Amino acid sequence: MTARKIDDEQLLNRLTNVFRTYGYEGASLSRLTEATGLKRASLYHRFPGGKEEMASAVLDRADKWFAEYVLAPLGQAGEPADRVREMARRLGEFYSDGRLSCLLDTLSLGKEHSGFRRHIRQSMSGWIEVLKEMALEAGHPSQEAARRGEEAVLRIQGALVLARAVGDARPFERVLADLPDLLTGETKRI
Amino acid sequence: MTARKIDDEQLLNRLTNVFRTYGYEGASLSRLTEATGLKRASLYHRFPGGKEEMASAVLDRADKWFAEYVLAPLGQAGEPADRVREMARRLGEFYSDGRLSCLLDTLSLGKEHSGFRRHIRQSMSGWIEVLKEMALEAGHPSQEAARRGEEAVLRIQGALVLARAVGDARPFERVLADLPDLLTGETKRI
DNA sequence: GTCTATAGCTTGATAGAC
DNA sequence: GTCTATCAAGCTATAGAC
Repeated sequence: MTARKIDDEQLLNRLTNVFRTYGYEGASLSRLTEATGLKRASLYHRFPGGKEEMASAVLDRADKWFAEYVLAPLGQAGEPADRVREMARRLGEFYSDGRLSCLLDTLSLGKEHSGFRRHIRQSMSGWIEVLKEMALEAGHPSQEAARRGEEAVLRIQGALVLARAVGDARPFERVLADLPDLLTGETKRI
Repeated sequence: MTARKIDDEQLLNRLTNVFRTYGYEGASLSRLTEATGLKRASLYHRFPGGKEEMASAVLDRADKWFAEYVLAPLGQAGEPADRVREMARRLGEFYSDGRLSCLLDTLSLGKEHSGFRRHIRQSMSGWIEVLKEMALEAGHPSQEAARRGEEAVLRIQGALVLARAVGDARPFERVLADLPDLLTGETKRI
């Protein structure tokens, strides 16, 4: 037994960056080995299921981090708008202020890697659901709360696509700044 | 000289579908030959520059179609809101009611195929600009018009990502329905 | 203009030494 | 646990027949 060159956390971080930058097909073993510093065979030792298992692990990890860090403020004490503001701040971190793409976006390309298509679907639906709960708590009727939750995720994803395609992260920052009003504000004003 | 098995228009259509479904790296020559019915060598005869030239041609074609068909109603006669409504209808066609992704999104993955990164950037900026002009014409001050144009593209892209990831195209339809109000409406209500 | 055949490289994955 | 070496299959691209 040789000592680990890199711990699970850092390893998953590096893998995540490759998958969210290149998508599933673009995340070649070469790029993954280069990003992690581990040779092919070592990666297969840590992930016997190969690339698909790496992608799944990366998704799991992102889900966990998202729930336990990014969305966590929503369930804490304080004014709804303040909680959303803190979530928005953490969203900014998570996406490196718009410089990084979303795994749920980049891994959803292609017709099927059936393994994690369901995973992606559930993660994004769950995300929308959590934001809907926030809007509900802020006093919006069910249907309106659902619309707002969906709208929030939609705008975040759209802003990330814009940031990637145009290379301008300002729309993403604007979207984050508007989140408190979108989810908890009284009017439909945006 | 043998007769063409497929004309340029249909050929580009088929290629487009592959690129917008799989992205650049995922659009393998195998998939491209299967989708077009042309063998590798024949594709290289039509596009001597190979895959990169195919992607460029596909982008050019999409730009042209977008300007001459989808966005065309904006420059015609009639009420601004009506013109936007017609554009929205054609956007629905263009994206097959949310079932197809946007080339500007799927081809922007990865760190650089420097060839068309600039192209993508310009296409999306141009699109935003055209929508801004519409908002200007509808009476909005410059800065507000710019925000609305950007917001419109952002929401369309976000809705397409949602449609792909969750498999639900209803948000996309809602976004299209809201476009007239977003671009030409008097209030900021959404 | 399309085809078959092939070149040479890269891919995802495995065997076995240390 | 990591490594080198290797595999078959895939990839992009080209040569040359018809």
